[in-house]
Amino acid sequence: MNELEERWQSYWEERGIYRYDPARGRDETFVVDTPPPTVSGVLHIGHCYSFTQTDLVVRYHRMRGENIFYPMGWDDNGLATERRVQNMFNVRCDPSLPYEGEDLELERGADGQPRSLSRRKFIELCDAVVEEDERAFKSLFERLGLSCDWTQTYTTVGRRSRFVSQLSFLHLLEKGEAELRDAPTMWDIDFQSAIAQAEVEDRDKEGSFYNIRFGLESGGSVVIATTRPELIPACIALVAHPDDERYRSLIGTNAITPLFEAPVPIVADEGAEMEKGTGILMVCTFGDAADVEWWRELAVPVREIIGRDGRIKPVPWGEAQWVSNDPATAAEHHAKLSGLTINQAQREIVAALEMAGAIEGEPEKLRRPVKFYEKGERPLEFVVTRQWFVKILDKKQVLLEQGRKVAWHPLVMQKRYEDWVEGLNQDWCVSRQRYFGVPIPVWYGVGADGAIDYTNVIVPRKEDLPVDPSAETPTGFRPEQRGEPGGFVGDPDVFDTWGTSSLTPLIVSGWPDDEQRHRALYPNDLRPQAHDIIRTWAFYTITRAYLEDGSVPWKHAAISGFILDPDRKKMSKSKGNVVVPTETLDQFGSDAVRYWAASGRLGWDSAWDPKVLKDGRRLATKLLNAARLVYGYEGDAGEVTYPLDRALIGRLRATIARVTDRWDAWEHQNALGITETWFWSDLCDNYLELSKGRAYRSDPSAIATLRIAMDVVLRLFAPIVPFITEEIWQTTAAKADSIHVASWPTVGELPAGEDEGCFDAAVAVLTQVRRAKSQAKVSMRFPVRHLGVTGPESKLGLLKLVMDDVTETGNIADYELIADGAAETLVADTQLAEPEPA
RNA sequence: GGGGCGUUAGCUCAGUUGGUAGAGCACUACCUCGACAAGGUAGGGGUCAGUGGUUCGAGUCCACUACGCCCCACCA
Repeated sequence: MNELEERWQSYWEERGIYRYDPARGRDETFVVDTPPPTVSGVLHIGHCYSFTQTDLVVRYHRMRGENIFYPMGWDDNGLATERRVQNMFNVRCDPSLPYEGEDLELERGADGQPRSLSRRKFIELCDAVVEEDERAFKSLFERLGLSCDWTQTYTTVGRRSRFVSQLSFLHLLEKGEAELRDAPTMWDIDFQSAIAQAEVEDRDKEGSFYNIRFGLESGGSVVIATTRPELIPACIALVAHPDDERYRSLIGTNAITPLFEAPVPIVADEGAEMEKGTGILMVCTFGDAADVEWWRELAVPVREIIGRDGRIKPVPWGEAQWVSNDPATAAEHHAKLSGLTINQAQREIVAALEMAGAIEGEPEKLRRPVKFYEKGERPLEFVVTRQWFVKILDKKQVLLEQGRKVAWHPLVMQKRYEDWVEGLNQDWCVSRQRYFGVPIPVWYGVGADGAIDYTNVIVPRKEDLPVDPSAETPTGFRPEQRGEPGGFVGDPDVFDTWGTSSLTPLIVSGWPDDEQRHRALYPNDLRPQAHDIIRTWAFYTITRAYLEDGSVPWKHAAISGFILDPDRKKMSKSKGNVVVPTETLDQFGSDAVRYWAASGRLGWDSAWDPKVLKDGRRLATKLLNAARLVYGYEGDAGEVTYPLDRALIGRLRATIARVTDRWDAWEHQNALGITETWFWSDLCDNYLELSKGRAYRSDPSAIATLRIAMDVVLRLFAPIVPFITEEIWQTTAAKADSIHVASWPTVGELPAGEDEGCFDAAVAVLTQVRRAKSQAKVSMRFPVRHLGVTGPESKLGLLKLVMDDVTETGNIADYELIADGAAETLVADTQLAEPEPA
């Protein structure tokens, strides 16, 4: 961090420039639901991009006089932290172990077998790592000049978040919106946790399409096509389309699975596509979501063979639902599969099927999309587990309506939200089989027989929240009753990380106890976030707000884009194309990085291009130099009377109006563009040059105009380049207070003045004089002996008003204005002084 | 398969309600002049993806096509 940045950063912090003022009313307060970054330790240039875009808006609103509530949160809750701790210390969590005590010190980078730790110790490590990461993030964000109120910082695993998360869940439970279900759920076999629809992504995977012959009870056989032959023991039915002539006669009869000799019904369903495969398919428990649907419709017992670890489970063929015409053979085949991974089992069963002659022809290779947990490495499986669900499927319509009450910027992002809501096909599974997170705050009764009674959900008293049911005892029980008949057990799971972060507006608002603060902060004004988490963070936040009290959580949602590498590929650590922000900040400075972020359109992905950073640095330098000139002139400001000065004020008026309009339209990139063009072209290239003569002579009109223009342009740039504008404002311009609490420029604060055309006339002539000098390869100060300007009477009249400035700037000795009724533009004939260069 | 977005100068992109194509970078030439060489001045460079339509007039509105990207669905 350079000296200037450091100096102003600590100045802002010491003066509390960005502090929220709880005494001011809701109507003048602008509340930001800041995205809590995942504190995974990887700082990304994309963080700089999106957080700066939010800060631009915040700074604009602050200068408009609003009371800003702009907190920072750290998303330390969840898998990313667990993974980091596991890798950093080479440890694993084993919740069955007792706490090792505070004294146990662990080394980083330990080798060998991972060491198992108690849940409490593991969480202590998570806390420590997270604290370190949060310091790194805070230092980056301060350096970027984010105008957060750091006294309002929260974490998603902190006590306050756990309280809000658990309380809100208890409300859902009371309303019947949360349910415990023992049902097939998407399951990641590596993380060994349930996964929600929003965390699933498709990836193309190579596979083989096998044609497998099933026997028929009525005699003969039928061939089905499948990519998952290992699920044959889990087959519960075959399905064909009711109109399919080939199979119509088989409907209602039983098929016999190969190897396992299990009778399965052949049923008709319009969901079966005649053209696909052989037109008849097997339903297993469970190959995919369609299997789950069919299994529900058929209402037959589950034959589940895949365990939570993704290996084939042993099952009792011949007993209960494991019906087989030849249980001994089935058990024999199953024994060979037991304990194998899915891939191993597939190879094994294909070999067995080939031996049995049940495979028709060669397997066909194909690529097809397979569902993965977005952070996972192996395909998801559907496994029957007991999970907590929040009912959302029955609320699609109202959630669409709630989404329409939010103003999305850019508007197309509303469509993204609606597409997601319309496509929902599962309720929200909120329980996760993880450790570092907010515990699900319930216990279950244990029956007299020692079995857990999941219908007997024991909830904590609200005044006891937050609770950890695996360590605390519910009211009315004694600790030694844990796990005993007639006693209780704690729910071992934690909430989906979104289950907590969907409540960020309530976490910061003091809900529900601090009613005054809550009313002052909720609903929020702005939710800034990236487009990839519309289906999670935005969706779940809208959902939770609706379920809690029917509210809409924010007025506006500003959706930022991603930073892609120069080849337009997503940056990722594994590809090694991540740009480290601290290096960029060192090289170009904070203002340049912010300039770059401001030049990107809201919602649009942008390729990483360091050239724009150079532009930003150039702007900062130019501002400083222009300010030195303007504030360096001696003399007092007077009335703005000179025509060129009045014209500049007129042009500034128009600029303020246009720039303000663009900020209000959430188009910071256009606000920047208009400001920049005006500053660079009107002010620096033309006015600063044209006004020099008068300004050096301390002409009161010129001095006034220059200072007014500079005061305005600095404030117009202040949200984008806060460091250099503050430096100039307080040092060069010697203003008393921070520019960031100065008022946003308005047309009304300017003196009278309008641009009737003399500015353009002066620039038109000056440009032609410059061109003549450039073509003659002489310096811009080279004297002009005589200038003849031909043009229409009206334009000559305007030009005449400012001709003193033009002759002085162009170093023109003598001039003549020649009226030509036929002409439309001003044409200058520049005669350079002797000796003319060769 | 459904939906969304994009295609403008070598590169990155502006082009608000339809009215003579813009900026920065890069390139060329010149200029150290009393803010600025992390600079200044001037200049070259585009049949606005294609086709058709509406209009006096289309980069801008409409339809279709091509290519690229994104989301969702399918996923036997």
